[in-house]
Amino acid sequence: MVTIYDIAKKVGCSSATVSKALNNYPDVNHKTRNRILSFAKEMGYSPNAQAQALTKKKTWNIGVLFEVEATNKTGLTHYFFAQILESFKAYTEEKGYDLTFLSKKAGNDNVSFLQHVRRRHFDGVIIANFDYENEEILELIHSNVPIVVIDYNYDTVSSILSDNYEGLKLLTQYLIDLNHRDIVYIHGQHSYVTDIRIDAFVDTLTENGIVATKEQLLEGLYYDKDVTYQKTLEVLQRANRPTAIIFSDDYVAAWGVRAIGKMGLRIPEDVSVAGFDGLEIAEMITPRITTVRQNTELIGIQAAKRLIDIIETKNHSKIDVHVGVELVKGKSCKKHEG
Amino acid sequence: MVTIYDIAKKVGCSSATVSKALNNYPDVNHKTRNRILSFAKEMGYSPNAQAQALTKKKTWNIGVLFEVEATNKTGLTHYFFAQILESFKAYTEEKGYDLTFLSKKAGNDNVSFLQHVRRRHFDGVIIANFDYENEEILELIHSNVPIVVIDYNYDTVSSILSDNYEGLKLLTQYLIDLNHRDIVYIHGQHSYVTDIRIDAFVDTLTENGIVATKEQLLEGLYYDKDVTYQKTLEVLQRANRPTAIIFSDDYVAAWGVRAIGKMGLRIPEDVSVAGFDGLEIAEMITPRITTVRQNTELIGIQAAKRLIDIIETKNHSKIDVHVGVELVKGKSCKKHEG
DNA sequence: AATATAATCGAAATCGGTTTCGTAAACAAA
DNA sequence: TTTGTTTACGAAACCGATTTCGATTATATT
Repeated sequence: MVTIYDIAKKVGCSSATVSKALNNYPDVNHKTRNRILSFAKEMGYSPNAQAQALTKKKTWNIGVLFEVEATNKTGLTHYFFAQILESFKAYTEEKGYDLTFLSKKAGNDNVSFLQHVRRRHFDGVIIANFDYENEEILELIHSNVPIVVIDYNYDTVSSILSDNYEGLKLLTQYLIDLNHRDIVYIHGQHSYVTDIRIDAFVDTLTENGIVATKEQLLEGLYYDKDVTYQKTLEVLQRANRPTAIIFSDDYVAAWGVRAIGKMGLRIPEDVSVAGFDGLEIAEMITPRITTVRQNTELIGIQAAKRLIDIIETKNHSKIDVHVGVELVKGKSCKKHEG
Repeated sequence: MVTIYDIAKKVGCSSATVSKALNNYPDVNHKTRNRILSFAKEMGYSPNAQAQALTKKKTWNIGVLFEVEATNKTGLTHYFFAQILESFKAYTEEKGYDLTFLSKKAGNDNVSFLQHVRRRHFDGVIIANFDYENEEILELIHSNVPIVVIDYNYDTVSSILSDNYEGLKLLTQYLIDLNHRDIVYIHGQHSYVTDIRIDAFVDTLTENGIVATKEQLLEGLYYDKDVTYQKTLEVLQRANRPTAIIFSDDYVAAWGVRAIGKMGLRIPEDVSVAGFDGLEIAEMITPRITTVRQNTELIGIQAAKRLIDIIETKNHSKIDVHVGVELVKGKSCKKHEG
């Protein structure tokens, strides 16, 4: 590996001058600079990121915490979060930052997430899709590390969220407009986002003069096909079967569709179905599932922008970004004739 | 940030002794070691990864090159490769390595992939899902960086591959056993893997006394629904429509299913359909698509093992790992009555 | 010609560790 | 007591950069 000392020797100057030439300092003569630059190129010089990080206090490295404990879909194979990360990655890379996954091992020893951040000196951290009340996450949240969170809301940390209230309101109103009264919402496990969605669901029913009952809310698990399958069967076997089901997300909705089919019921003739997220899967299965599209690209970009802003301005103040959602009508909902 | 110098001052010894204590050197007194360790803990010491990387010549960091140019499914949202990366990640993290995406930007300047590796001093690099003949990739391949490649085969680099020949042979034979003769294979763009699959397809036909014609092979694009949609329509509109279609992968197969439905044809009554990869999507759509499952988990693990082995033994010799595949029968293929 | 100013450059400290090698003290063997 | 071994520790060099500050030289000003 060629260093600035190697270049200095070739050029016949000091390493300080080489460094200055490479960093566009004004106090380097034109000729000297050119000699240095051409030698650097010729010798295949690459600055050592570790050495640079040691002096400048910047690693150009962002830590990524994309995991899941509660569901069977982990970080990268989680369709929704993978899209967000993809978009986040594109933006941060364009700005020169590298993305590194945060883990609980560093070399030979076990570390907490915060310790991992301290070791690697990440400039910032993006958190998504996590067990948000996990102790180690809270430790990170309460540290002085620049952080942006997706899909959750902490007191002091900037977050990026879809307008979940609007999303579930759109969906519910759509079904009500299709004359559905008996709508069941198999929602995901309780969380900041889930509770907002439930509120929107209940509020919208109420606004339309429908009294929401306990039976209309069923707790499932995001991205867990087995639990959803069970809950779906449970709902379908009720004496008074609902005319419409809203699933926690498109992934489980797709499996719900199968459960409904197994029961010999047709979609949307016998029961209307809706999902959430706007995954491609919703389009791929038959019938196409009506859903609420979350703008994953924008979420990723906004998260990246906010994080880089915190990093570069050192202004940690909490700024929340809300990203708009969109109702995507498939073929899974039909006017209820009652 | 607390350093070994801070600890040394508190303990009343030199930084050298602190370093030794923390690294289990034998020439440190029990008492001293304990004092140092407890102070380190109390003060919340975390070693500086950059400083360590500078002296030891090891970063505990692996570069990840998971991109795609040819298709519309990029790195992380590519269902198949996301699974592999997930498994690769789990294994490498367990071994203490962090994963960082390789990009073409580093801080403020544009760099080649190799330059990026040289800057960050990655211990090794994993390449998958790439435009494998890309010049910058070749530059990396021909460097002295520890590398493992997935789904491709270079002269000098270790690679992990599914047994693609076996896969397409299983699939083709299965269809032939179902009495299909006129099978069309809409394969992906040409590549090392594609060509092996095509060979298996043609060989299997031949072994069964079927003369393969040019019409039976159609070039599509992996994970590209539009191209596949077009190709599928093209095939279905032929005077002598094939009785079975093998798609390049499950993702496009799912869209092929839709195209077939649009034409008013039934699966599997009018035409049998098969995919490749063994994605969950194949299970989710109706009818379930017959496919060949690639063992993504094992591929990821094998890749991780091989790469870490190269890193830790410095033995770069090319070792190829072949991972077995499995025919997964869905509901999309039916005995042809002819 | 004397002085002021600007243009170049490098020595040295620093970032936070690791590791070699020399040495002093403690102990054992003679 | 002398010699020989361990044991325990630290000074200093090093990894590959950045950056301050002082010094030298060249140029401009009077």
